[in-house]
Amino acid sequence: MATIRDVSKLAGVSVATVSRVINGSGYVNKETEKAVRDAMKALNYKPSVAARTLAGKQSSTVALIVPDILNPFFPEIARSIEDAAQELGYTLVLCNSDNDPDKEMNYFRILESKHIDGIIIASYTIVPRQIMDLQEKSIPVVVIDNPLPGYPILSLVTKHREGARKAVRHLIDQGCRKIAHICGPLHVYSARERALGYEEVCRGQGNFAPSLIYPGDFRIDGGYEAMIRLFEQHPDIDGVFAGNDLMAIGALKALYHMGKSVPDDVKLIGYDGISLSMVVPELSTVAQPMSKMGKLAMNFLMKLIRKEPVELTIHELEAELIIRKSTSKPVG
Amino acid sequence: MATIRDVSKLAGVSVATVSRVINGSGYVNKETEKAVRDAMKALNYKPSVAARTLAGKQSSTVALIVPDILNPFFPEIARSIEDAAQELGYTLVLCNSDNDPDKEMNYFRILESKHIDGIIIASYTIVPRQIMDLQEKSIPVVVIDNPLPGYPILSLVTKHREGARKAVRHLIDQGCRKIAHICGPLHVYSARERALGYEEVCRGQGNFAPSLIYPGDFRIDGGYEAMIRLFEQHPDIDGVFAGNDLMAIGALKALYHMGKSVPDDVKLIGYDGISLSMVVPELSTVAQPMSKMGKLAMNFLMKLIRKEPVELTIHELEAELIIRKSTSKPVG
DNA sequence: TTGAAAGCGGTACCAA
DNA sequence: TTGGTACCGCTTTCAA
Repeated sequence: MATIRDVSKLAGVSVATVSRVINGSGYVNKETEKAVRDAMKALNYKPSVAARTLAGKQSSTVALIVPDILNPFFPEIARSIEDAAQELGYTLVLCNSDNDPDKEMNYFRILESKHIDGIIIASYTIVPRQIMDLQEKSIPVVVIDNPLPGYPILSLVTKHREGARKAVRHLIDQGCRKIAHICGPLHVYSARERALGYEEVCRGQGNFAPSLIYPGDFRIDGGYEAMIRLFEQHPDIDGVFAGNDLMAIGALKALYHMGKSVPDDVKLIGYDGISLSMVVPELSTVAQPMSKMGKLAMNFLMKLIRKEPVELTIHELEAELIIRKSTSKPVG
Repeated sequence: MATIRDVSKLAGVSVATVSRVINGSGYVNKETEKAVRDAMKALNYKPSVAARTLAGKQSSTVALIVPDILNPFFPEIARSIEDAAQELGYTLVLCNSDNDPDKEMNYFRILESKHIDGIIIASYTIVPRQIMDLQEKSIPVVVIDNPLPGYPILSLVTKHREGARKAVRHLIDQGCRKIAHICGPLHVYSARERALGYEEVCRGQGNFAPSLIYPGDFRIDGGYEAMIRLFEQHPDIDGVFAGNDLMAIGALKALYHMGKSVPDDVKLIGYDGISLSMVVPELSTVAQPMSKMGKLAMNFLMKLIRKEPVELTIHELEAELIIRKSTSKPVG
């Protein structure tokens, strides 16, 4: 592979000059520049990232740490981040942490030794201290879906509480009188917020009871189980707000097996916007703006990397109610 | 950050010695080694990957190029590759090519300048020349799901034809007499093979007709459309083999809307094994061993990187028939 | 068994 | 506007 020295020789200039034209730094004569560019082209020259990283420049690489790319929530984010990164000349390293703090720490070590320019992390388990450690080593970090209020940390979060309210109000608008909620693990911020949103709207209603909230695990089976249990206690439920789409799908299966018709007997809405309209009836949901979030995350990270001024705080995004078949009004 | 020189000073030895203990190369006195290790620990020393890459070692980074991580086929592969990479001390760069040859070429350039140690690529569009160019620059490559027979290229492929045969034979076993196939884009190897497998089994049957094969696009909507069209022509279809799970889901929705019951009126089977048992009835399918494939891909790549002997040919994996509700026999 | 020193391919400061 | 050159942190001969 051609090196900067090869280019400098061919162009009849010094390596310093070549470096200047590569980086667009300092003064370079038009003609000299042309000569250099020609030489680069002729030699099919590509600067060695390792060398420039070592010489103090950055690695043009950022990392995305997610709990598990298998969770259908994350590929969309990964994709949009990668697109944005690509456009900015960056490369994306993918890490799966399984929400395991040890694995996370391990990644931090590796990423640091690789001179990663910045990290985008989605984690329920991360604590402010870890983020700030990174920042003190001047590794910029953007946190996704886990706000850390009171710390100088940049995070991106969907307005879950408001999204949940939208979902429940929509059910009410569709005529539901007794609405249950299958919540996610309450030690997870997003699950908690959604449950709170549900409560805020329902607590006023006559039919509200704490036992209308049943814990799921954010997975299909948990949704199934929860739905069965809820109906045992409250056979007259006519609306269900599931804490995420996977649980909604589980609930849908349970309803199907119990012989309940959706949306006629029970209206059902999920959360996340990942359902790909796979199921019948198609699931209403509250969609998180995932691709916007990915793009934004990358843009914020870029600003941090470039040391442009950014507010190190929680940035909130709107969730969008998406109405499909599973909550439509009875035809009559 | 501590450097190798810091360590050498603290341990009272030369950098060469430190380097030897890091790499386990050359002779080092037991006690010296201990002193060095203590110093490394004391300083929390992490070797700079950029420096060692520059100095001729490798970057401990491999890349995965997929058409689109949003396609539910790929996260599973990505995950298993990342796991394997992680275990081997490697880091994974994720690239989305959209099957666009320009993007692919662009990635190749970038990855080369980053001294990536190897590439795993899933692409319908890749041609042998491109792979061999990389190999000639001594960048090892493993190709997934696209065999390139006759070239010195290592590829990993599921036995699609056989898998398709399994699917169709299963339908026949379940009593189907008129079986349709919704095929994928036939310029894609896997789609072609599956269609061939279908034909091989069905051609002998009395009811076979070329018009029982209808082209889809590997996506939900295409499956829906195809199912509708097929029934227009052949109202007596009682079995459907969809070329992938997404199209099967589309077909399922179409059947639902046409008032056909699955599996009573029509039995339906997909291909890939990605359906997550989301739908009702749960979809039978032919599962590709994706996580095995990812793991294997990484292991092969490792061997190539280490210049261990490996046969540069097509390696085939078995597909597994998974029987669920959508093809079960009528209860009577 | 250990150390000195020459790179690896860039960047950036200082002079010219 | 350009060139010379001292690093960046590590690996790897070659000698000692």
